Amino acid sequence: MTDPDFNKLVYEIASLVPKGRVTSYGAIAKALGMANYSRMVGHAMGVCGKKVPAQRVVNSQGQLTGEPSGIAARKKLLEKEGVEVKNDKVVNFRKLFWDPSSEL
DNA sequence: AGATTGACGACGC
DNA sequence: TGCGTCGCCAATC
Repeated sequence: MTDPDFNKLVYEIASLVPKGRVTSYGAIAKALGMANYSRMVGHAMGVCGKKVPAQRVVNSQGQLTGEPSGIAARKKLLEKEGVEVKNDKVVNFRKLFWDPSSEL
């Protein structure tokens, strides 16, 4: 990645998301000032892998995308934190949505 | 080195 | 309000 800071910030945001809350890739990218990097956020997560709490980071649809195995793992974690997940999708995503810009 | 895909988002109809 | 299409940067083939 040409912008290590971006990846680092993504990690910060992901780790900064409150328990029981979720955010979207676009929200993070936008909060970083690079809304066009929406896809890169997901890629950054994949690059970071397990060291990044990507369980709270989902797409604009509130769906857990990525590796099927990873989805199940993150889904369980979200449910454990109090987030209702149905069919690999966050229930009441709109209500549980956490805006990084609001915190930043 | 070039082309394609990808954990997405926003705009258009 | 819902579905479809186009665009973005980076990594991988």
